[in-house]
Parts: sequence; structure tokens; C-alpha cells
Amino acid sequence: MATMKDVADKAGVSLSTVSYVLSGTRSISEPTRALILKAMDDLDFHPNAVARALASKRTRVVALLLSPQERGMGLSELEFVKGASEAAKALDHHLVLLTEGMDSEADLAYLKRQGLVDGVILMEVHLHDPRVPLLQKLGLPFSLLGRPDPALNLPFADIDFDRTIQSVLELLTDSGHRRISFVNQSREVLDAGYGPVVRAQEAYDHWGSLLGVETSTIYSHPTPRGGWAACQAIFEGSAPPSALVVMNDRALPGVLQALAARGLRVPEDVSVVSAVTSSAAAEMMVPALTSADAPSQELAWRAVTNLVKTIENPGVVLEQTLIPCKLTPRSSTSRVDRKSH
Amino acid sequence: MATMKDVADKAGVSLSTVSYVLSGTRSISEPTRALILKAMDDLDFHPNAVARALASKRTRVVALLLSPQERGMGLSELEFVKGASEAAKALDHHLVLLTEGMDSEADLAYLKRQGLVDGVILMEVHLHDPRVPLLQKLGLPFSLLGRPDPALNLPFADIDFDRTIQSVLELLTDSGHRRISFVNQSREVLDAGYGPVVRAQEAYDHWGSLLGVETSTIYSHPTPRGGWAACQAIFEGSAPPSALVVMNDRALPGVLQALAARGLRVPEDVSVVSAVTSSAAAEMMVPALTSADAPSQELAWRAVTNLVKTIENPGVVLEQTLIPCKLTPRSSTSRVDRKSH
DNA sequence: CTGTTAGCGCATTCAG
DNA sequence: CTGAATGCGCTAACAG
Repeated sequence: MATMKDVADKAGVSLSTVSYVLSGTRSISEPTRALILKAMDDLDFHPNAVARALASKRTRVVALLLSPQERGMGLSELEFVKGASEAAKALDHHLVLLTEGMDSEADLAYLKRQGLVDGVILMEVHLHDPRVPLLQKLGLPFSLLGRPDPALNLPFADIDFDRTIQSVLELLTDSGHRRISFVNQSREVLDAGYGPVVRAQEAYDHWGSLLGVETSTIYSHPTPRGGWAACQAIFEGSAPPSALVVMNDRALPGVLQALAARGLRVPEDVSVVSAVTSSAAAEMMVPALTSADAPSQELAWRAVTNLVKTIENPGVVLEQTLIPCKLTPRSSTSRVDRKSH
Repeated sequence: MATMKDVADKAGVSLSTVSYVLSGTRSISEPTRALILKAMDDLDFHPNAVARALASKRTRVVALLLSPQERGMGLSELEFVKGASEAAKALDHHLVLLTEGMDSEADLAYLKRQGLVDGVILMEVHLHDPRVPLLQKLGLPFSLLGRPDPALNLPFADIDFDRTIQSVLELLTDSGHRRISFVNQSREVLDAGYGPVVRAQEAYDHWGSLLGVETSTIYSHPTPRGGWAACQAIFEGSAPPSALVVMNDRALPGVLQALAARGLRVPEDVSVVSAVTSSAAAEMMVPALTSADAPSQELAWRAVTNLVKTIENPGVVLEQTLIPCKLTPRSSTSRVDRKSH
């Protein structure tokens, strides 16, 4: 475990000179630089991250605050986590995972004073997320996956729900569908102001009316059972829809099951689109679902990049990124059957 | 950002005394301890993790080496990651996620010299995992999720595949099934010596013959398409099975689809058990599958605990934990229909 | 029971 | 262009 001192001795130069060839903070003559590089190589030297962190006051560690909720963790979250870890590595940082109880002021303040992380990434951001003002007050750099309602001057990366829902509805209306129901997440989550649920709902209402769709929304708990109940409720009415847009991964199996129980075939009788899922989840359904897949990897990349930029240059103009989900047609959608409607 | 020196000054004691009340390494008189605690409280002091790490040569950070393969990451891995993060927190550690390229000697050596982590947890351990001797050589503490073949003196936490498969087969044979096929993961993975695939196969062969089962194994790529092909192959034969054991989450949808395409109902015509999945995945299928769920959370807990113990006491007797999957009957299994067999 | 002191390994200011 | 010296905040001998 060679240290900089060892390198300096071996190269016959001062310790600081070694430090400078590492940081590139000042110019070094080519001969001495070569000498030092060789010494480093010979000794198999690598700077100690902890010592460097202590001296420079930068750990190059960022934290990902995992969703406190049980609900949140699905395949697309997993993709996000992996993506964030990779992005962090690419930017020469480490990613630590922080679970549970990281939302109170005390927790966040503690995190800051521990000094182990340079900044944090928030998941599951709500419209009025209390963590945002907290972090601002603490002066702990952060970036958001999702965004609060007025997102003035905040660095975030989020799904463009408006365009996502637009493209889904257009796909369906282009295929002749006119009665399209929306299976959103639960009422509680909506009332709690969870961004995706609120924004997707707004987008559905907006584009639905613009495209002349007969809309109807049903809120479902994120369980197969919830999806089953939701689906039953939808088809109880006198004017059943010819298509379903579902933004509720966990409820999806129940929805499909209820459809089958009613003798409704997908896509012959009813088209189904899964919005804001992972493609892996959509492909796991039978039939494979047409879906608007969350761009988790890219969002992760943006979130990490944003954070690192904020850390390195606190005065930087903050980047706000909106990415729509990519619509992938699979086997769960078809043109509406004229005869039956 | 108060430091220990501030606390010492405010309490009118020496810096080291403050340090000792923190570490509890030596006895302090009650009055001075109280004085110091009060000072810490007043100044809202919290020890700086980086400085502490530098001085003590322990960062209290452990790394989770994510599966290099694309394959590995499913819902149960996610549960494992979450569990590990929680366990780490409970043991006053942080968990960093390391992705990609952490298997070569250079990578691991670099990780060690960086000095940021005290130890690592390996996932996706193979029977002859090259990382194990590497880590031993480097002297970097580690613990395993899974285990190499002779696992002498290695700390690991793994699924008890033998008992898991036994319970699955017994469930089926108790219900009258005699012809039971096994859908394992791909041949490539088996040949690569991936622990779960090898051990599950051995267990299936062993218990199958012991229980008088007509066995047949088919290897499937971890995709719906692979599962479809596997299922077709299985039912091509003259003596189709009455039950399927599937240890291949990603192939499962394809298997079910192929069954349906052949007009075979689950569980009336064929019983299906998903082995070593997450319950979330089993519940996402239609019908919800009887499954042997991987005890991801508990394994994570053990793996982290093992690692921390190893770090704190290099000479400790290493713990080896085997936990069977918990069998949860759902709607995909039934007694064999006597008439049709 | 408590204080003094020497590092941990590196970044960086101040000299030269 | 390079060296010497100081300190980041804390731990852990060493000395009372």
C-alpha cells in the first residue's frame, strides 16, 4: 500500500509535486512528471480515497435515497438504481443506497454532518416534497427524480407524462378507439400529491378531451386484487370501453385476469396499454403488452449528472430534463372492432 | 459544523477525552461525560465519518458487487439489494453499489487500494468463482450470496436448493403427480457452473428419483420466447407431464402462454410451480403461481452480518447459512386428474 | 480517570 | 517550475 510519500521518495521529488501531477493543478516539467508516473507505476500506487476526501472536502460519493414506500419498488426502479450506479461510476463517483427513514430533518442533517456524501438523489418526489426545502436549508446538493410543483431552479429529471399519455391516447384513437378508460394508481397516492399520478391524470383528462375520447378514470390499489376490482367496476357500466390505459404495474395482472373472467379477449375485445412501466414487466404479461416504457436508465444518467454538476459548481444553471416514455407496440392493442361498437 | 475540538473547548476537557466518550474505549467519570455530552448536544456535534475513517482505517462502508450479467436482475435481486441496504444501516454501515467490471483482479485491487470500502458482498457466485481467491489474496474481507463448490471456511448465505426442490416435489407428488418436468435456466449458465442452476438440477434429479418421479429437464433461455420453446418441447413427447417446476422467472410467461396455446389449463390440466422467485413475481402471473419464494431479505441480512463480523474480527469462525425457499400455495397447482392420466 | 501527541494520506498555501 | 509546511477531524498509543 504505497502512499504518495513513497512515490515522492522513489522519484526523488517532493510530496507536493506528486500531488500536483495527480490533480494537474499546476504545470510540471515533462521529465519529472515521467519520473513520477513511473514511480507510481512501479509502486502500484493509487491515491487513498478517504485521505483525499478529508483533505479536499469532497468524498466523490453520492447517495440515492430509496423510496420509503413499499409500493415504489418495481422493475423500473431497479433499472434506475442500476443506471444510477453506472452513471456514478462513469463520473468517477460512488453510489450509496440509503433506505428508510431518510426524510426527516434530523436524518438529512445527520447525513450532511457525517460528511460521507457530497449530495443526494431523491426518488418518489411529490408535488410538495418537504425534503426539498430541507435540503436547501442544509445546503446539501441534490437532484431529483421527478419534480415538485413549482420546480423553479431545481435540477430534475422526470418523465414527460404529458407527451407520454398523449402518444398512448393517439395510438388508440388512431386505431379507432373512442371509449378509453384509465386505470391510475390509488386515490391515496393521488391525494398525497405524488407527481406521476397527478400529472398523468391531468394529461389523460387534457388529451382525452382534445382527442374526443369518452374518458373515465378508476383508481386502483397496487395489487392484483385492486386491479381486478378496478376492472370489474369499469365494465359494470352501460358503455364499456374498448381500450384501457393502465399506469399501475402491480394491478395489471388483476386487470387482465378480470378481463379474461368476463370473457373479454385482449386485444380482440379490449386493447390494453401499460403506461410508464419497464419493458421487462410488459413482456412478462400474457399477451405481451403494448407499453410506454419508462426511460429509467436515461433518467438515472441525467439525475446523477445533474447532481455532480451541482456539486462541482454550486452556481451552475440547473438542468431540467423531461423525457417521454417510449411507446412500444406489442400484442395487446388492435384496431377497434366496428361491428361490436 | 462543530468539530471535536469545539466540543472539547466548550466542555473544558481535552480532545481525546471527547473521542473516548464517543468510542467508549475507556472509562470516563460520570460528571465529565455528562459535561461533554451536553456540549456535543449544544453544538449539535456529529463526528465526521471521513476523518474517523482515515484515522481508524475503517470506513464502515461495504460494497455490494452487483451481478455483472444482465440476466440476474429481477425482483428478488431487488429485494436483496434493499435488504442489504437496510441491514447495513442497522449495523451502522453504508452500502455502496458497484456495477459492471468488478471481477478482474485489477478492478478488485483498485477497489481495495482506494480504501473506500471495508469489505464486499458478492452476488451470483459460481461454483468456481475466480473472485474468491482474488479477494483472499488481496486480503479484502468479503461474504458471499451463494457459495463456491468447496466452500471451506468461507462465509456465505445461500438458498438451500436441496430442501427447496424437495418440498416442491413433495407437494406435487403428494397431490398425485408422477410425471414432473423441470424447466431450468439455460444450458450455458449450467455449464458456466452457476451455483443455483447446478444445485437445483442435482436436487431435482436426486429427489425425483427418490420420490419415484418420471423426470425430464429442459433448459430455457431467460426470455418469454425461451419459455415458449421449452414448453413446446416438453409437450411434444408422448408422455406429457402433469406438472411443471420452473426455476426461470423470465421464461415463465412464455411457458404459460405455450400452455394456453395448447389448450392446457392451469391448474386443471397442468400444475405449475415457480421455484426460487420473488412472491411479487409469482403473484404477477395469471393465475397466481404456487411458488417457492427466495428468502432475499433474510439472505441479505445474513450476508451483511457475516461481512461485518469478518471485518471486525478477521479470525472469527465464519458463518455459513442455508435457507430453503418458503413454499406458498397459490392457484396454479391441484391434484392430478385421475381420469386423464 | 484524563491530557498530550503523533500520525492517517493527501491537498494546498506559501516560499523560493 | 518545485519544495516545505500546515491542516483536514479524528484515533490511539503514550504519559501521567
